[in-house]
Amino acid sequence: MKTLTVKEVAKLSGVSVRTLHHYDQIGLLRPAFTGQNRYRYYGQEELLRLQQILLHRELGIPLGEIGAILDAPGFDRLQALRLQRERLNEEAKRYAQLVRTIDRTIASLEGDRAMRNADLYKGISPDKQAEYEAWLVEQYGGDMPERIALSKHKYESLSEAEKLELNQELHDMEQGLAEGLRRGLPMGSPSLDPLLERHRAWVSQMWGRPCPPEAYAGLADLYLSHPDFIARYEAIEPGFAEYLSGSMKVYANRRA
Amino acid sequence: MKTLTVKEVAKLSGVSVRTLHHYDQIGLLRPAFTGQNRYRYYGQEELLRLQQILLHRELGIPLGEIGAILDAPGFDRLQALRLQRERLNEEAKRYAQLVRTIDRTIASLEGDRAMRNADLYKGISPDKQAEYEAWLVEQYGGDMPERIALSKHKYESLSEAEKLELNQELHDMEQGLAEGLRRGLPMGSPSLDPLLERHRAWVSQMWGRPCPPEAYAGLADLYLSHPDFIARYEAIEPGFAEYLSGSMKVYANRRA
DNA sequence: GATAGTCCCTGACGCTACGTGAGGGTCAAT
DNA sequence: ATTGACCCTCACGTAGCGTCAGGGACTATC
Repeated sequence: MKTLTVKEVAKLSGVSVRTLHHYDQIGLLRPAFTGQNRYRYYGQEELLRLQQILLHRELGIPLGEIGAILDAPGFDRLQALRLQRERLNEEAKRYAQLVRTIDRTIASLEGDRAMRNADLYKGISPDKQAEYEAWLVEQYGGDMPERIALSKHKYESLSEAEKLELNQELHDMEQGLAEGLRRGLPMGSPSLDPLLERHRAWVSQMWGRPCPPEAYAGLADLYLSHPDFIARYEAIEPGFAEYLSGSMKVYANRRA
Repeated sequence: MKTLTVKEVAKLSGVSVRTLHHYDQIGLLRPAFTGQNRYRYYGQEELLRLQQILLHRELGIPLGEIGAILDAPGFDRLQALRLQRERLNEEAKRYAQLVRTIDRTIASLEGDRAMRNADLYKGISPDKQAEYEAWLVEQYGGDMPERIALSKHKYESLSEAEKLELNQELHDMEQGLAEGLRRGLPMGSPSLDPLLERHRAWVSQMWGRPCPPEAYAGLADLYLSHPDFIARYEAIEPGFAEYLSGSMKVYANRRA
């Protein structure tokens, strides 16, 4: 069996020599044996263990834990792999989401001066529009409120399927809540929860990461903080802006 | 405009208070203003900058660089976003690959005692088979050589499409190289490069990360180090094992 | 066998991005 | 005025190495 020196192992595996030293020091990966010259010599087994280590490291598992896992007497590979798989999948999804998000943002920035005819937000007066959009793009470029407060540009940059889905979500929630308002339900009435739950899930989706209750409450604030949101919501039904924001907050509080 | 305290910002953004302190200290994110009580107060702008920071942080960009990027006078959002998008996409792909890899490994472990009739590796004698498989699963469980030396179990766990693709790749390369051997081409003759190039790309694919020349050379060694690989290759054409391994090494050397 | 070049070793300090108290003001409400 | 939940500033600790510094070891060549 061929024995490998640190540099050879390093090149093969892609880690640094220092890393091998480090792993030796903390007892995570010991060389197969050490020469009387104190050189470290690695064999196949060590290479394989190193691969396992690197695989785990990919998942952000601390080195100590990796050692524990690999050295556990009843180390259940299957179990471990399933866990890894799950974690990896989540990461991959998150990344994919972020990519889609960025795509939309890019499209919105590119089309900044292009399309001018969508009308998702009719409630906004034409002259305030410019200011509003500049504000959105400048300030929120690429993030949370930007995605929630989809301007018409951003909206136009979506695929048809996405537009449909988006409109349905928004429409469902808004109409449902407006109905609640008309029927005199108190703000945040539990019977409105399903709607808000779906809304929050949707925000999480758009956002690319979970939207905790606190953030959801913050979002409610944001809705009330900008006059154009208010305009939009008041157009649906008088008093709706406050009703919506209030409902979101009550809901968020119940979940906090 | 509402001002937010550290804790509020922390909850909204999901970072810790300490992180905010830290970002303040290194000048990455300063509060909108500080009260005479020394409290930090943040506004909308700061929230947005924080979001940008976190977005960049996701990509593993060091904080210092993030600051530089965000503060660059001609900070081209579009350019930056495109870069981010690319990086994210690569990461996502890598993760997806790793997931697929793990899936195969899981399938192979699960079906350990199940299917027994595939014949990708006919060259292996039946009694050595058990030992060989135990060796593969035990040692290589979930990593590089495991994926290259696909056992029949692993092979069976693939989708039909994947099987086809895999067989074609392997077959193409092996037949092409065998042809080279028959025609008396020297080991590593440049005319074989396209085949080896594809093979290396394929290994990278299966491996979930690039396979540098050094690793490819190591792989060549591995092929020669296990008698069963030799058996498999010798069955194709006498002397083919060494020819293959040698060609891989020469190729790798040229690329190093 | 002397010299050069390349590898190896062992400290040991530095770095990033915070976590985690310690010790002590502040604010809002009771 | 006291409680409880906030806020502050040091300041040291941690992980996972990077990066010299100082000094042997191995290989090859003259």
